[in-house]
Amino acid sequence: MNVVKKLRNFNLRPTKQRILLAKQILDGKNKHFTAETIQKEVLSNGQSISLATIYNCLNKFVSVGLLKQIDQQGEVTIFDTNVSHHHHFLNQNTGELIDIDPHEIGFSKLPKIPNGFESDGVEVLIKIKE
Amino acid sequence: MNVVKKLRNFNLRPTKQRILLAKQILDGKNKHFTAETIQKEVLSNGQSISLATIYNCLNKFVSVGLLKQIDQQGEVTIFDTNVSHHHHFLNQNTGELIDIDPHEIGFSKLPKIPNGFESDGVEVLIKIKE
DNA sequence: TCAACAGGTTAGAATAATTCTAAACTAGAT
DNA sequence: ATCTAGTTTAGAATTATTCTAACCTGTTGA
Repeated sequence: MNVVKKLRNFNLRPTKQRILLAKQILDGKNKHFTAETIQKEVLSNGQSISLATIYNCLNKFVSVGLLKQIDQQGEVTIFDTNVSHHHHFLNQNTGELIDIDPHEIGFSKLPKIPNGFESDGVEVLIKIKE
Repeated sequence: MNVVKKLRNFNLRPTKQRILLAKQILDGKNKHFTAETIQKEVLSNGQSISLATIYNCLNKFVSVGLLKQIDQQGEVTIFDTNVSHHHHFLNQNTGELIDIDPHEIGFSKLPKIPNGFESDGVEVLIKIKE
């Protein structure tokens, strides 16, 4: 499907910048990226776009479901006095974290760790809302 | 165990500020907090400490294992073209994320969702290193 | 086809979390 | 008591992101 149609499907006006970004993003190569990396790619293609526009567009894309944003627990660093291995509930209404004892979670299946790597911990985040 | 001893156990010089923070943090009440919330608490107790010191101390505490820092995938927002539900490997050497198909992970046990809440998604992060 | 306008783009300022700098201080060893 | 390496600090610097306000451009309906 062409990019313009895709944008229209999501009720987004297919402006020059959105088309540019959509092409860059939905080419099947980029899976994870940041606003900065996208801008670099665009610039290195000889085209230009402002960072503010990239943020506007990507946030818009996320809000309509064309993109996902990798979960971050807000933009501040959260410290935890519980230094043992454990998991968390994330109260989406307040941003509050609640500990989950590791014994409360069991796995029946886990993926193969990529070649050359070893596991360094599994963290589960269960998002909850009222 | 008193706080001074605890600091010494971790090879940290028990300075006035570290003792102040350790008391505040390790009183069994605070579980999750930020630099700002700790400063507010300290100030409201009539004592004072600079934010820079709080960051210095907390980071030090984390580096010796007295505290944990809740995982964030760096400080930049990462977008993902895969909008379907899935999990991630986090390559700790590079910060790179790799998708995990949700069928690759199965649970044999999950915790009870707190009363009054409903689940809004489970996210698994498997940290890997070379 | 085209005017009008709602919505989109932009440079640069603003904001906010965190780190850096470099000068002053202090715990602990001598 | 003195020295020194490690700490603390105010304020500057940095970095990611959002805001502002002026300008621009798709789209709609005449």
